[in-house]
Amino acid sequence: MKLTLEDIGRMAGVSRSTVSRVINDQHSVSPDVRRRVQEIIDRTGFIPNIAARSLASNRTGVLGLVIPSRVHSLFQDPYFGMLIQGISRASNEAGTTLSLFLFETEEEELRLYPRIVASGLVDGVILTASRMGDPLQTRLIDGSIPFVMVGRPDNQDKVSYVDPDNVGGARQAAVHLCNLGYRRVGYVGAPMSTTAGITRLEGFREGLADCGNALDPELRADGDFTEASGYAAMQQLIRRGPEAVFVASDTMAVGALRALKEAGLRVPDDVGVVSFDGLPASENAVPPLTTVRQPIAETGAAAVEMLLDLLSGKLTSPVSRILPTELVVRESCGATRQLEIGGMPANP
Amino acid sequence: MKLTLEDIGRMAGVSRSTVSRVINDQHSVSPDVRRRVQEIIDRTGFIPNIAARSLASNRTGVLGLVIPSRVHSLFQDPYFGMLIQGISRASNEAGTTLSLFLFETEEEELRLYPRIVASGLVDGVILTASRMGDPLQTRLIDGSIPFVMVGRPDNQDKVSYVDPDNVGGARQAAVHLCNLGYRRVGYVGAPMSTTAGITRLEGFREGLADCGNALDPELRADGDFTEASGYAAMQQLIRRGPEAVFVASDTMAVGALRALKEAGLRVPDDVGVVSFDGLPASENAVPPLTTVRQPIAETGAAAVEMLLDLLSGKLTSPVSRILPTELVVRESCGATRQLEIGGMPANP
DNA sequence: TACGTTCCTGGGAGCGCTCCCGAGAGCGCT
DNA sequence: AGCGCTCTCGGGAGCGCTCCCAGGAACGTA
Repeated sequence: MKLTLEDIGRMAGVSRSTVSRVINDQHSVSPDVRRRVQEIIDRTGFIPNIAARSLASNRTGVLGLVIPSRVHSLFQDPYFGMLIQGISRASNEAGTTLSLFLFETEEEELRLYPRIVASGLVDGVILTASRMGDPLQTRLIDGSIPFVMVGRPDNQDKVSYVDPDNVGGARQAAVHLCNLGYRRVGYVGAPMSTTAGITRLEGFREGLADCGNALDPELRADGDFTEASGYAAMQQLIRRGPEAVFVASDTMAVGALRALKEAGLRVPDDVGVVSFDGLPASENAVPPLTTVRQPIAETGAAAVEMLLDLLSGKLTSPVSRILPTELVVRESCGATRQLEIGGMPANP
Repeated sequence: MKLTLEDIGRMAGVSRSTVSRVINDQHSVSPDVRRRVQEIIDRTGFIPNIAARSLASNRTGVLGLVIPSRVHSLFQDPYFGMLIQGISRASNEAGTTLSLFLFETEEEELRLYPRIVASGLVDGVILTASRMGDPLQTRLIDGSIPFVMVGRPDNQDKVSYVDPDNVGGARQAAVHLCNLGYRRVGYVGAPMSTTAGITRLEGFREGLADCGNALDPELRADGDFTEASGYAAMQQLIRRGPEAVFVASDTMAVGALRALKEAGLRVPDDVGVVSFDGLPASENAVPPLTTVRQPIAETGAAAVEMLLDLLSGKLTSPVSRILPTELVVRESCGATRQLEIGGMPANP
């Protein structure tokens, strides 16, 4: 038996308008009426019908999360799970609900996109960046629906977005390796079709430049975020004899470690390794990985906040928010070993 | 500028009722009228307003996916990502949209639950099993909303569910180890608060019994699905000197391998290992893991199908569907090595 | 020709809410 | 006492759709 505003009103001896005011927490309701109505609502467990509310008010209270991941393997990386968790938590706290749109092909993207925006299913959309030039991005810009991106958009001054400090983090990793004395530093990258791939390479280059070093093109190989691709890329680099490598994701770094071990090279004694992400896997790797930790769940939560600000009109022009990263020093870079040596009396 | 049925009708020279019939693919519309209307719909890209539709028809076209994961770490396991992907794909194909409800505490569960069922947000719910005795489960049974479970429910004859063949798979793993000649076979389990934990232990025990063997309580330690817990559990078992172990998840098995290596034990020469899940990580482990592959994405898709059948009234009484698992033999169990040895002339 | 039957179409009613306007009560001021 | 203001509350209108009923056209049959 479904209750309506009218029912509650009848039970409380007021009109549906007054009940609506109580539920939506509006002023101009006398304290005792409010109390009386609230009590009935609590007692009956009444929840207003969402469809009717959105039809009348043109708002749904639903946020859409769009992940245009054509790369199926992305989901093998815990990254998306953690991102979703952060977004979900923030959405729960805000009292909104989350709709998930996972696309696997561009055809699917374009086919389902109108349903999302035109049907009034969602108030706004969070789009995770997948690759450059995603048609969804331009459609959303042109469309009427508010949206924010996780990851750097193609067109930065038209879109609000939140992103970890990929450039700064990668730069810090590079400088760290330089400071440890490594000269021939290699790079296992993320796909250049993704903004993470571009920005991490950029930061890495800057870091090397800071130290008067530069990336030898021979010492670079890109993967696709999977363990297997990190393994393959590292195998390629090993032939060129790097002293250290920066790997653009933890998952790939685990693969890189496997390749190094297989080649009989010790980490960090023969080759130093620093990676990016700060996933639990980095801690459990052998040896534990020095990594640039990015705040994944916080990134998701920040995106939700930004979208809500956009919806409430608090935000008018596009903004961006870059979340800081943090270098977590463990064993794979050799820093801890060097410290130990440094702490002992130098041999003549 | 939002279009309505009325607008489309005016443009096509028909009434909104006829347009509605065309959109909902009902009979009793003459072919040429249908064509004329359809053409205008295509040209304008008209999408009917979902809120109005659900208000009038009492259906939303939205499926709810509820993951009552109080264990945050669950999301570090690729399992949920792959499950979500399977569910999302099936939902997209069916033309429904997916709403995601991730709960982190029981308080949150109970607070948000009424919103899901009473507000008319979703037509039905897919609930992933987390632990036994989840209050959500009994509420959903009592509630009016159709739902199916992924994983075995507490009350099997009241709830429709889909589950991999945990019992059969674990049993097969046990028999496999027995057949390879291992006698002292240990067990690294999943939490007994989860149905996976219970059923995999059950199957494992059955398998040992099939071979006239039994699980020594000393050779059992449970983890919580994380790599770290597998590592810790294995460390515990190592002191008891098992000849082989069955680990109830790939992620834990990776941790177990780490513990074995750290203890100077070779796999499979000193200790044989078989695990469960068939995640990509099992293939990339060193050595590659022999594992019981469960069809994760298919499980999700099957849940969607089942829910849709429930919604359409095709299903009246609770049903269950058990999806087959498959033993994938790699190196960690020693089977490949034994084959090699078996292929050579036996030494006197 | 008259009548029944089937097929197609239009429009009223209503889903449960929000928004807005206007009425009434209560108050302080002149 | 009279006026204007604020505060509180009720009810009409309408959001865009589906459902249902009724009416007209077209056809076949007696």
